[in-house]
Amino acid sequence: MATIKEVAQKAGVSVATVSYVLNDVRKVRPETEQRVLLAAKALAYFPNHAARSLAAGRSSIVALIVPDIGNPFFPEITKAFQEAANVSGMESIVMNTNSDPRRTRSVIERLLSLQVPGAAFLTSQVDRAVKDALAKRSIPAVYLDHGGPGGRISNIAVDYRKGMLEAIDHLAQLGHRRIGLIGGPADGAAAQRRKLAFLEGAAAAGMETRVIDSDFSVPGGYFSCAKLLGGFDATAVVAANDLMAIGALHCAYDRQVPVPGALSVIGFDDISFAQFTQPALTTVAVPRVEIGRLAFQSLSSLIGNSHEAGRTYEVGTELVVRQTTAPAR
Amino acid sequence: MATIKEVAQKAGVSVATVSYVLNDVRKVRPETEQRVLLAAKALAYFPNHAARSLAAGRSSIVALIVPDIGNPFFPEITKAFQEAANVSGMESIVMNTNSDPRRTRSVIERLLSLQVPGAAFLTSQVDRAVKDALAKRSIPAVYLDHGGPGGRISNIAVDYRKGMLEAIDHLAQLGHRRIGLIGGPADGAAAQRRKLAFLEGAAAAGMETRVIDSDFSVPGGYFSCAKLLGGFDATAVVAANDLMAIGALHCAYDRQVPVPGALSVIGFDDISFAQFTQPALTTVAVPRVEIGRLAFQSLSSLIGNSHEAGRTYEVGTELVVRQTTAPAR
DNA sequence: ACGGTTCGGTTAATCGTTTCACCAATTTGC
DNA sequence: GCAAATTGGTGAAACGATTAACCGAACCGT
Repeated sequence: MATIKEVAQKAGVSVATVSYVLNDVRKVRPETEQRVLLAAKALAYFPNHAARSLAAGRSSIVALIVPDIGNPFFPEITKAFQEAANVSGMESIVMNTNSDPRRTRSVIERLLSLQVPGAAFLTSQVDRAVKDALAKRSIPAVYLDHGGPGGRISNIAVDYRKGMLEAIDHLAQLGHRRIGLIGGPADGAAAQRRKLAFLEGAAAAGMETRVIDSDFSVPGGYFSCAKLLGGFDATAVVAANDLMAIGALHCAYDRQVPVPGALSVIGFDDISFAQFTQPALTTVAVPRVEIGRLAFQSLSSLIGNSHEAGRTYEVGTELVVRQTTAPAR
Repeated sequence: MATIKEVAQKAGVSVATVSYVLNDVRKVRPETEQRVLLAAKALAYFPNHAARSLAAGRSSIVALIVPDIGNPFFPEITKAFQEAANVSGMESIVMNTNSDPRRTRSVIERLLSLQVPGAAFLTSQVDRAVKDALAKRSIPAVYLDHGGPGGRISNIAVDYRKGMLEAIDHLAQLGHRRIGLIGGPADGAAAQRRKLAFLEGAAAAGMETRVIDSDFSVPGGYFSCAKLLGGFDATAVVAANDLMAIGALHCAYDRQVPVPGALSVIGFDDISFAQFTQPALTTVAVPRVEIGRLAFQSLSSLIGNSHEAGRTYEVGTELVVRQTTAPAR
């Protein structure tokens, strides 16, 4: 691997000059600049990331922390995030917490060890300790649905309410009066916001409701739906995510209640598989690629400008009607 | 952030000693070791990754290159890979090529810049230039389904043949005589291997066959299935991956040909959604978490032992029968 | 009791950049 | 035309680890 020194030699300048043109952080004479660039090309030179990080005191690898990359909600966000990072000349590293506190603790060590210039947490619950550790060192961070912005922390606020209200309105227009919610874990912020919006919308429409807290998994959705169908006799259920909606679909199928004939089902997220369920799932879309891109961009702007204060970015959600909703029986 | 120097001071030893105990690469007196460890703990010390990489000439971040993390085949592999890396105290960075040659070229630059100690390519086609670039610098690599092992390169060979033959045997026993294959892209190694096995099995069973090359996507599967149903009148189709199988399922549904009553469908991969299609997809499982884990482990052993030559690791596949297969009409 | 090992530790060079401080040669202002 | 400012460049000190070379003390075997 060619080093900056060799480039300097070949271009007949000092290493400082090479560094200046490569990062273009100081004016250099156009002619000199050309020489340097040519030399770099000729030697197939790439800056040594480690050396650069060491000297600069920070690496150019930003971190993206997700609870579970295996959950279909995250790969697309990840992809968008990484793509945005790459066009900005940064690398990104994704870390899984598995929603495990122990792992979460190790995450912070790894972030510090790597000297990341910033991190995006797309997990629904983040340890207070993690937030503090980053804040104390004033490392920029962005969180998803996590209260207001702080000094160096931005927040991406997803407007779950809008989509949820649209969903309920849709159900109301179809004549549903008894609807159930298969909710997310009681300790997740996003799950709570969805539940609240559900309750609000249903109340406004004068509907009878029942909510079962579940766990965002397919089996969870399956069993919760069973409860809703049994005790409550709902004509429609909305699930706080698509995975649970899929569980509900299967539950309905197994109990031979036709969807959407006897039961309407609405999911949440619009994961890519939602369009391929049978029948295709009506769901509230949350703009995952926008979230991914925004997560990086907001982080990047915090990183790039050390005086910039964190702010809140809003993204919308919207109902996409497919085939699992129909007039109430 | 505490540095090694501060730890040394607090422990009353030299930085070298601290380094030795932390990496335990040289014996030190147990008593001294304790002092160092305590000091490190007290100062909440974590080694600076950049400095370490620079000094050692290689980072501890291994790379995992995938064509598209959005494709449900890859997140689980990724997760397994990362988990394995983490328990070995390594970080991993995943890069998307999007099967785009331009991006692929940038991947190699980034790998070199990061000074990765090794890289795993799980893409079906890798640029010759990439392989050469790594080989020239003798950076360990592992590939998926890519010919024999080389000097510092290992290979994970998935035995697609076994699963495919099982699938065809299954079909044969159900009385199918005219079966179609929805194949992958003609330039992909894995796709070709699957096709060959299909042809072999069908020939052995004396079946009539027809293969349509497609592109591993849901719509691709949809249209290919239409062709198979139209011109060829197959009683069963096997798809080279689950996404296309799902497309086929929808095509059948839209044309009102009942599955599995009038058409049996077999997928390939056993992505997690395969169990949630309606009806649940019969498919050939490829052991993704095993592949992920193995990819890291094989890489790791190459990295850890600089004399070790690359070798081939085999993983099997097997048919999992669900509900999309039934006796021929 | 003495030369050779082993033990447990230190010193200092090194990795490849960034960036501050400085400098000479121009250009500018008046 | 001369001091001051600007331009375009260099030298060298960090950054925080790893690791080769060295060194004194204790421990051998004979």
